[in-house]
Amino acid sequence: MKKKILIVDDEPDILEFLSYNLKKEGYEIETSKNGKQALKKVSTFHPNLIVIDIMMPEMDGIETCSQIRSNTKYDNIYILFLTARSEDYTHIASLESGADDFISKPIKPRLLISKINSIFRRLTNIENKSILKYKNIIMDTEKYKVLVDNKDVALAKKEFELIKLFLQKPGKVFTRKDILESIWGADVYVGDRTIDVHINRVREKIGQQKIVTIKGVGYKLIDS
Amino acid sequence: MKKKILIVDDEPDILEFLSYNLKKEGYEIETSKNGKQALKKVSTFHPNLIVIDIMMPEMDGIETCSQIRSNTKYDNIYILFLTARSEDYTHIASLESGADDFISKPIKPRLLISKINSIFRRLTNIENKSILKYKNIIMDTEKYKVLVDNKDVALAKKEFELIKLFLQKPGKVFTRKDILESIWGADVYVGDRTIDVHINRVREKIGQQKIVTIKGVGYKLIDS
DNA sequence: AAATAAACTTAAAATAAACTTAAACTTATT
DNA sequence: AATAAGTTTAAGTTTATTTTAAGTTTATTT
Repeated sequence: MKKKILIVDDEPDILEFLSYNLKKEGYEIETSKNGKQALKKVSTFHPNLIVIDIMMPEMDGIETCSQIRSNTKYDNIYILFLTARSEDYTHIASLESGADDFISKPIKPRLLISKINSIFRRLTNIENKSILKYKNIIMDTEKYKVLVDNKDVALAKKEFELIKLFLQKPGKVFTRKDILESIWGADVYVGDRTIDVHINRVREKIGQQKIVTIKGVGYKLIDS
Repeated sequence: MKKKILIVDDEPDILEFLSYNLKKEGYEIETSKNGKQALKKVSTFHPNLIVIDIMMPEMDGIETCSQIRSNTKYDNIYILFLTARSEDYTHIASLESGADDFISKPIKPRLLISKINSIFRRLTNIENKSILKYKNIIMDTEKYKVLVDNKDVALAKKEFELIKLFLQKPGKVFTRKDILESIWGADVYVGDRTIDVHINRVREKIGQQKIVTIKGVGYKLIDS
């Protein structure tokens, strides 16, 4: 899913400039031209990250940030400040108001994008990057858990890894050699029937018709 | 537990300056005077955050950072760069090498401390809560106390840490290697059965059915 | 349609991993 | 220095998983 960013600034030029650059990078963008408007947008748009200019008429960035932070339901929104110059006191004030980071003007697009990408990389690492889905199967690789029709399925290690391999590329044909190399390792050699037996057991557990045999080639998940 | 920071810089003056200021703030500090030494320290000291000077002889900060980032087990170490001037290309290069943030020289201690506090505030929200709860277990990590069904349970240190590890991510599978590295440290070697024995004792104390074995993989808390 | 090759099935054998218990060793405490 | 508490090791046992073997079925080729 696209990550959502809300940009808050009173200068239309900057809004447009940032909007353009971040949209190009694949983010979903909304903008607000003042703090009050931003507070409303937060509740409807549910951004993952907010970029706020610290210097705005009426309600400034720090005030806006504090207001957002006062509601614990917005705890996991990352707040990034834009500061006019790299002056100590604004930085510290912004961090203490609950901001997570700041970036100095003049804004250099490549730098901003790098920073935002890095933030999301970190955030998504913490959450579940570990979930694979395919039809009625949900696999959580970190928890070593597989649900079929929302019911827990007990799997041995090799079975688990076999399903995982297929789920990583539904529809791709995996030759016996592919399977061997990825699950057993290139040097290990086990008999030819071993894979059959494992495939057999996996089929029993996740449903017979999902893994199809391509005779003389290998196996794949049907991708219809 | 004290947060651990590793500082990497070739200039002794800066090492001492940062060390002094951050120790005063309550952090546990270790230092390395070059990238190679830093890599070793990382595996033994297990820092939560690394401050690296981007400009160093031999292996520079960016190279060091890339090396650390190449091992996914260090994903949750926060890396902060020190850059000589606020020049674009070094900033971008540092972020792309896997750094999480940077700070420009000359270093202003108040700003640095503010930034580091802010980073830890965010990180600790996710990984180091002082009260951990899971089913009928309540753990207070600061008071070193565990209640099961509201009754005090006496735990030895290793037992406590084992439970703590599991409670930090209920449902996540911890391999023996994970457990060893997080409780004993990467360099310590204890027999394979040692972990079993501890798991056994923990199970007796918190209830047999909570920690499940995933044969060939590790252990986890059931998350149903 | 027969021959052949590949894959399927089932149960049993082999292996590897984890459990259990007690004893030996360490480290702290009195 | 003696005792206690905590930790690690060792050895034997149990259990789950993985592999093999052998007969059967199915698909492909000639």
